[in-house]
Amino acid sequence: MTSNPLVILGPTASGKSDVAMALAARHPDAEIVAVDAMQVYRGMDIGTAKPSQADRLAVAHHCLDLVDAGEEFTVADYARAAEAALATIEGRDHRAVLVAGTGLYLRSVTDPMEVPGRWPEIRRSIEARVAANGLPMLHQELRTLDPVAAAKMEPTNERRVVRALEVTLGSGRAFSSFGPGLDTYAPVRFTQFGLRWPRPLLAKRISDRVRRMIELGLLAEVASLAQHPISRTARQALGYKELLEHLVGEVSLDQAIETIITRTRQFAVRQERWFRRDPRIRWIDIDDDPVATALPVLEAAWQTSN
RNA sequence: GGUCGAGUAGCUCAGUCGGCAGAGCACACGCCUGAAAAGCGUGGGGUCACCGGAUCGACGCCGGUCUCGACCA
Repeated sequence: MTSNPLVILGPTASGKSDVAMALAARHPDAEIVAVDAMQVYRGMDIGTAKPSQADRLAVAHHCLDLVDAGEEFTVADYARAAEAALATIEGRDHRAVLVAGTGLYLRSVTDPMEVPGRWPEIRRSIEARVAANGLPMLHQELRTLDPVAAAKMEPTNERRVVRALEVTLGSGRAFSSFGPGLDTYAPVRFTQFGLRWPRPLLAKRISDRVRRMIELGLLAEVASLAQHPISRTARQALGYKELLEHLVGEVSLDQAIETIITRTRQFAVRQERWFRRDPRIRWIDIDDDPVATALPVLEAAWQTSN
């Protein structure tokens, strides 16, 4: 029989990677799966706080460095990669420990998601119509074709309106007919733990970590990345986006660093808000040492939820 | 010491002729199905530096005080 995967999730800088490494150090059959939208890009190491080579030698890691920074990468790509990783791990009778910071990506693994396909020509024509007629008209059209989807999104959210129309027109099926939606939480075989910090303490850890990333050479990493094309998904990564702006002279380095810290803090809050809706997550409150606090809880789970 | 300018939300600043105090950012809260470290929405916030005066009514006008800045001495 295979053991249920464990999930360690939390906002950026919460210490989830350290906790996972500490857990894996005690269990030779543990393998780590990164659930992170930006660690999939090769060459983006410092700014994504990617696990070190030493850690990756000590414990098998999955779903890191999947594509070049010039390539597009999406949830659907991630879901496929993670499924393969889980199959590999369980095939050798090992146990997966997922380290998750990207809520949507985690859902694509824990909850089987039917992600609709892509219809690039249809999307292009929809975008052209948005440019010509404005978004309200398109939202109106979605309301007649798929009232359920239209009701769930703000008419001003261009990205979602366009995508829903793309899928509805392209597939011939209502966008809302794909899957139960993200607001349903069925029981799953994954045992999920969330690391939760008081916000001021996490904010301090974030600013410390951003400054440390700069000291470790994040600017040089970004500069070298900038030698080649960077996909629109990769270039929006925190730290990279702002330093790219600095490199073309738009802002000073100090301003860029301050912006990175603020935006990373906001990102951490968004992560918290995403995860805290999920009733299946057990929360571990931390205000000092993540490993010391969380490891006993995870260790107990490791023993009992086999 | 003198002259001029500034003082309004946590920050940067609008505020017309005296008539219910505004924006951006920050912050809080919600949403999220092939961009998710992205995107969208909602909300709470004020001794208008202080004291006094004229006025039905003052952030605004008058007098004074304080603080900051520039210039002059």
